[in-house]
This record gives sequence, structure tokens and C-alpha cells, in this order.
Amino acid sequence: MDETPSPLTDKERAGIQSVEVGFALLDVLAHAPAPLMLRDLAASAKMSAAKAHRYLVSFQRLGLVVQDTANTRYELGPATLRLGLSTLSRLDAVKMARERLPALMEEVGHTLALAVWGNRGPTIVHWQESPLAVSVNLRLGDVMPLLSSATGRCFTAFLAPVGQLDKLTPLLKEELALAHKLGRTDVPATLAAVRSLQTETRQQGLGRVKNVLLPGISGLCAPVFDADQHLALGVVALGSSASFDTALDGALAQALLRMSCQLSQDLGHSHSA
Amino acid sequence: MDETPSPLTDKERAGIQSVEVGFALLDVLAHAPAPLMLRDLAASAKMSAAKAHRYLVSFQRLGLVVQDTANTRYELGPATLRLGLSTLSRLDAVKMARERLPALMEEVGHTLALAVWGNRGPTIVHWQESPLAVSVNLRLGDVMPLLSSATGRCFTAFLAPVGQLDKLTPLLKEELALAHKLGRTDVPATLAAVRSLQTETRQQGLGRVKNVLLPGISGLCAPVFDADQHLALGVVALGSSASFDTALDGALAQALLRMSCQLSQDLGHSHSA
DNA sequence: AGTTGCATTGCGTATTACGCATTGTTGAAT
DNA sequence: ATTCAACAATGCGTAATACGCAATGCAACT
Repeated sequence: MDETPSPLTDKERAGIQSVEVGFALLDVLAHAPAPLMLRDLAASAKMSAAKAHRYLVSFQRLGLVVQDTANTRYELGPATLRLGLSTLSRLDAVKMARERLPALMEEVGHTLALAVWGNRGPTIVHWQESPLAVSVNLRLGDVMPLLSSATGRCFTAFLAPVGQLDKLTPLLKEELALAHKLGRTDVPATLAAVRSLQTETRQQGLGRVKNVLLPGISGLCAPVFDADQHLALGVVALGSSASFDTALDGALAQALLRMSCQLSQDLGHSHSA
Repeated sequence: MDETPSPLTDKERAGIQSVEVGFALLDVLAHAPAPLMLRDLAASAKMSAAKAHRYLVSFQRLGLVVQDTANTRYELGPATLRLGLSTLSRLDAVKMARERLPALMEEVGHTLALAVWGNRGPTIVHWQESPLAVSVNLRLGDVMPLLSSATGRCFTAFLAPVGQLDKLTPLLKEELALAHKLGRTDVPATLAAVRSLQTETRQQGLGRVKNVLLPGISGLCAPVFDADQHLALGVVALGSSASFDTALDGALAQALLRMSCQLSQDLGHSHSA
């Protein structure tokens, strides 16, 4: 088709070329921070605009992509959400954590949430507001910042050392740049400072934040690992700093850790690190 | 290819056939309760096993599908989760609803509004006045009463069953006290009466009011839910009681419900309640 | 071993997707 | 208003690709 002389290495099993070509477009859209024009979308996926357009027509028919009626920009559509949520609902870690969250909330009396790693960082996939708590503005799908949120710090510290780390670095650099521009003093400013925050978080066993992301709000996030030592999800608690105990040996932190350890074990994680 | 002589109807824009064919497999997997054998998967997607297999090879390369190493069954893969989370993070219920309001207003001919839950109750965040309608005195940021407005009744009935319900109670008590002092007879006077109003509203599927909050004005409010069963927003219609059809099976109520259901689905809500 | 029920892979052909160039559309500048 | 520019969308002919069919692998039972 294109410029692939493709020696057709033996390890290649017969597939459907169009499927693999088309996915590049979805992938670009998934990583893009905003809806894209056809021109840029095609360029990012390394194909001609005409070619991309044909794929996008089909993706639109399927609901995988939608087009802003006004400016004709493309973005991912509701069908991708359905696929993702279907996968999410089958994830053992999420399933089990969801079931156990109500009891934990009863015990600790704070708003709780679950986060998993997405393309743009740790993403809230479930939350449960405490009746007692101040109303924290949390929305499904929110992506938490890596350095200024308890959740982000948890993922920054506990993401599997190999493989996923490379996903982390570009996002970290972005955030460092942003923090620098805003002149923030309560978050790390250099990669070295990030390393030290990671070490600290690992020693604590959970991500912690006091009045950083939101003034007057504190948060804790405990990691849950699967059988392969990968960070499967984060269990988050947050609330008003006035009534929120951030002590590592406090009842709240201990309850979170108990929950996350139990989940990890039930997922087949064997204490080896 | 197949048995499609394909008269190529005019409404068909040129797309990529393989993409649309392949999606049928993903769709089947998304709706299946458990991993599927190639045979069944192919049958459900109405294609031959050989054909399905080629697509699945490509889907596996992309991480959209994974195969149980032991029993060779297929299920959705991590890439679908990435796509879904990316979409989820961009979803904005209010924005989506706002885009669709003009069409709805065209259809029903009444003033429409959107409300979300704020610290002090359901808050109007957007409204669109009908040219035909009487001018209703609504302002951005207005907090609607829980018992005497259609919007309030909607939120009272449909706020997340656990947790948020208790955020409701203090506000409800306040309003009950106020109603009592004013000697109103058209709103519930006791908590028991509130419960019964909630039940009624849930059965109706939307909040409804005739000449209660404002004399001569009627209103309806349909709930929109997110993927996690949280009440994301309310779609409100209001107008002069003379021309406003409050029948549950009337054109207006049905149009509102259609709109709210569609929105809920696009937010990832899988209708279960 | 024999058999059954799958998944997987060559092969040849008809169909499809590709690049190129053209036409349609939108929106901004003169 | 008119012109212009930038982008999106679409015919067309050809070369590459996906399809059905049938053969081959690969296990788990009998």
C-alpha cells in the first residue's frame, strides 16, 4: 500500500491490515489533549488526510469517533467508552474493591475513590461520597496530577519499575514544567526532587497530600498490586484537612493499608518486594 | 466478498469496510458476560471462524483483545480500557447536554434548563429560553427548592441512593420547616410525605410540578446518570401551565426522557434501573 | 491409537483500499 | 459583498488485500 516493502517476517501472523492501520488514529485521539483537525490527526498517525478520512467515516458510523458539528474536529466517541467500561467491569481488582468500599467508608467516614492508570495518568473510575464529608468536587474520569495529588504520588511511586515507567516520565516532565511556570513551592521542582518524593512515598506505603491540590483538603492513596507486581489500582480517601487524619499510624491510614494489602493478596500478590 | 451486491445507496459515505466488520467482534465481546470461543464469537458476529480469526490476530497485536493462554478464549484487552478512560476523562455532561438543547427546544417549544447538584441544592447552570414561551424568571446559579420545584423533586428522588441521601436530609428539614411556617398545602409536610413523593417521582421517571413553585407555571425535570450511577444533571423544561403538557406519556415528557436516556447512555450509563 | 471439536493457515480470485487530483465548504481578510 | 485561503470530502483507476474454501495443527476425550 504505502512505503512498507515489508519483508514479511516469519513472526507475522496473518491479520487484517486495515484494522491495524485504523487503530493508529484511535491511539492518536486517545493521547491527544483535545479534539484534532483531520490534517493533524492524519499527520500524527502518519497517513494522508484522504486515507484518514475514510477510516474516520467508518469510526463515526460505529460511534468510536465523533466529530464536533461546528468545527469538524474529531474525538473519541461513546462506543470507546462502552468498550472500556466493559473491560473495567471485568477487572478483578476494580470489582473486588468496589464491593468492599462501602464497608470501608462506614469505618473511616470519609469520601473514597478508586483510580486506575490511564493514558493521561491516574484516572478516577469509581467514587463514593461520605454523608459526613464536605462535598469534594470529584468527577468520574478525572485525571489526577502526578505530583500534587495523593493519588498521583501513589502512582508515581508504585508504578511497576519497568515498562510503565516510560509512560510516567513524559507526564512528569510536563507537570514539572507547569509547576515551574506557576511558581509552586509545595511540589517537587526537579527530577531529583521527584525521586526523593518517590522514595518517601514508598517508605510511607501510600501517597499523601495536605492542602496541596486543593486548599483545606487532604488525601491519602494506598496502592493495590496484582499477581505480577503491577500497580492495579489506588484506593483513595479524601476530606477536609480539619477532620482528616494524615498520620501514617493513624486509624485512617491503617484502615486504607489494611484494605489495599488484603486486596493485593486476594489478587495473588505475594509479598516479595 | 460476501453476498452483498450492495446497490451503494446514496446515504453511504465511503468508509473502510474492514473496520466496520471488525468492530462487530469487539461489540460482541463487550456484551458477552465471559470470554468467548472463536466459534461462538464468530457466530455471534455473523461471520466465518476463519474470517474472525484474522481480525482477532490484528486486535491482539493492538491490545484490543487478549486470549486466555490456556483455553484460547478471547476477551477485550487493555487497549480498550485506555480508549475508554481517555474518553471518560473528557466527558462533560453539561457540555454535551448544552449542545443538544437547541434541537430539543425546537422540538418541544418550551424553555429548557440544566441543573447540577451544588452545595446548597440543585443549581441552574444553563438555560435556553423559548421564543414562544412566557418569560420565566430564571437566572444562572439559582438554587431550586427541593420540594416545590420539578428540578428539586428530581434531585430529591434520584440522588445516589447511599451517601448523598444524607446530604439531602438537612436541606429537606430546612425546607419542611419553612413550608410549615408558610402553611403550604401543595408540598409534603413531613419526612414520610417526602418519602412518598420520592417514590412517586422515581416511578414517574422525572420530577413534575404544576403551579407549585410559581402560579401558572409548570415544570418537568428528567435525570441524567453517569457510568457510576451518580446523578450527573437534570434536564428541565418549564412553561405556562396553559400550554404545558405535564402528562407522563405526553410528547413533552417523552422527549425529555428520550433526551436524558440518550445522554446517560453516552456518559456510559448502562441502564439497569 | 482413534476420534471429535476446535483453532489456525495456504491459496487463488474478486473486492477493496490507496494515492492523486478535484470539488465542496467554511471562515477570515480586503 | 467579494476574494481568498485552508481545510475537508470525494471520484477514479489500479494495485494490494481480504474472503471463502479446504487443508492442517492441536488437544482432549473415548
